[in-house]
Amino acid sequence: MARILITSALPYINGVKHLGNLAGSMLPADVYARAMRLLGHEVLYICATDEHGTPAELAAAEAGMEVSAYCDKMHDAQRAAGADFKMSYDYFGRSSTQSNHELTQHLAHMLEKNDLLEERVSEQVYSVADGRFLPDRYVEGTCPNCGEDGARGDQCDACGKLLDPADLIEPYSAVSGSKDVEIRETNHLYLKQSDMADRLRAWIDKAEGWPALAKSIAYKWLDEGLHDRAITRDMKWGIPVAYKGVPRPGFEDKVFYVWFDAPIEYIAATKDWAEENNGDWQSWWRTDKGADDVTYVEFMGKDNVAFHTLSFPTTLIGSGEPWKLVDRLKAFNWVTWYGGKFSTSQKRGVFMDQAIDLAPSDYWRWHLTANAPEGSDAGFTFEDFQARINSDLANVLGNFVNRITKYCVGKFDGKVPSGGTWGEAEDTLVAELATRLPKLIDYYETMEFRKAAAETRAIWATGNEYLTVAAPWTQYKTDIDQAAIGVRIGLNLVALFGVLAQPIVPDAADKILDAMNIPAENRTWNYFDKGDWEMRVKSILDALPHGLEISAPEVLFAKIEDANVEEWKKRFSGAG
RNA sequence: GGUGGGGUAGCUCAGUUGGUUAGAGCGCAGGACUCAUAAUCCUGAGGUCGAGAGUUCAAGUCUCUCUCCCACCA
Repeated sequence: MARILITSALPYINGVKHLGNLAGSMLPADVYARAMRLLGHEVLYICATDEHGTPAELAAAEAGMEVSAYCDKMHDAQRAAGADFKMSYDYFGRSSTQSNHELTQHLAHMLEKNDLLEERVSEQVYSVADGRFLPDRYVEGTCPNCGEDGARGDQCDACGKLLDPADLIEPYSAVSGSKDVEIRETNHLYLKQSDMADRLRAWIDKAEGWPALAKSIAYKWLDEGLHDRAITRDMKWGIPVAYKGVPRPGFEDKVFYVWFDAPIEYIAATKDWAEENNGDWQSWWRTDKGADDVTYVEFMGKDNVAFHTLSFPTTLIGSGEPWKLVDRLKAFNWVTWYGGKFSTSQKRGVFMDQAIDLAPSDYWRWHLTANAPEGSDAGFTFEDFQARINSDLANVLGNFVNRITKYCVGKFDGKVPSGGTWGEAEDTLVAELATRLPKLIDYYETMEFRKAAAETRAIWATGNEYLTVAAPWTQYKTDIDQAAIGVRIGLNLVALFGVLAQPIVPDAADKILDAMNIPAENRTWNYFDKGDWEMRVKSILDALPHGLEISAPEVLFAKIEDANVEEWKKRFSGAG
């Protein structure tokens, strides 16, 4: 048994997340967490809302709310959406909590103590009308390169030219539209990442379990020379630049940069979890307090890789304290929406709260796992969604459960029958499962989610194949006893399929296992150390007590009709 | 512009260290079955593996050039 700490990249607070966000970190982390729990590992799955930064302030202003009230509301909305999708978080925290304030300030203090922080003065655009400094991308104006209006301070979308806000002709605030802007000097704390390059490289050299992409991104940044980064910002909403309640002189109106405090929330959320659940957070995060045997696995979108492989480790290593660092990470690409991008700001695509009204969470979990954006972007269309759900869930799994349980209820009084002689059909089935089950477990352990789903489906299909050969309905006409073995093994397959379905489609799995009257303690993947796979499979196929009463569950997966697809496409016509 | 990923059957994708007739699911065609959500099972037709050149006894799998898509970075 291992101890596995799992974090999902923190969903940003400015709205309920879309399916791409779900598929790119929270869902795979959840599937992985569930699988690892089933294998008997001690798992702690932490997630939280990322609440600081300018976009949160602006979203709150747009909603006509105080930032903190807005964050309260959106945190609750995201918590509810997560619950709807059956996220099995051990804790769903908030980056705005007191614990994160304290830990962020503590780590900044330690960095300073280790001579890794430095105050520097820079020039930034200040909007008099808004009464605030503007981040580069919130300054707009005419592009000095192509003359296009609406170029942002960091880049012109029209010609792609990278800009400095000071270069813009007739700059104005994107927040208010005011042209009353000026360049002002401001001082910030800079993290001297350049001084950390050697230590980071040594750590990355030793890292195993990172995808090639993650390593190459990290090395590239190192090779180009790490830039020192400002870790404070001129704004009000965020974690004050203070230590033990005393503001840093000259930083009274500044806060830490959102990207500095957000990953620290992984730890702070664990502290909050420990506080509320009588747990021990240090045994997960401090290698001097028992965390050295923890495997820490991070899930994120590709855009987050650099922050997780360099920025956050810089903070932790630079503190000089024995913090647990990431062991394995899994990065995802984007789910695209009819060829384009999902967009929170442009409201393009399907959002979690809408999706749950269209179809049960299991449907989304299955499709987004089987079609996970591993390796490259994955396109989402309602047509693909319909095809996959109807085929995999309704036809292969749902129909299998339905056909054999109904037959048992109809012909065998709803009880697991005894009798019958083991034959070739059973041998074939055992051989196939003995090959597929270890592969499935391996795919979960290596976090290959598409393959895990495909293997799960293939295992479900063996049930239908077996029934075709065993054909208890044919046997029944001449030899009821021989029909019994087909039914008995079929029912045991139902139980197995339910057990295996749990990580991806937990609701349906529960319905199946309830119908089979399987007690909770027998729903695990407790397959280890029980002889070779052939022996294990044989015991799995005769696990249900003979005579046990079972029932035929209601239709597990209603099909998605063409009319549904048409209606959804119309409703979400932002498509294309 | 730099870096990385991708371009494999109609569609979505697998293809370890180069090695027998390039695989899966969906879709399609034919057949079987009738317990079942008109579900299932079997069989089959579909690919000069983006283009070109090279290395090799042998390349989807290595090298180079070109091209298209995507992401990240500057």
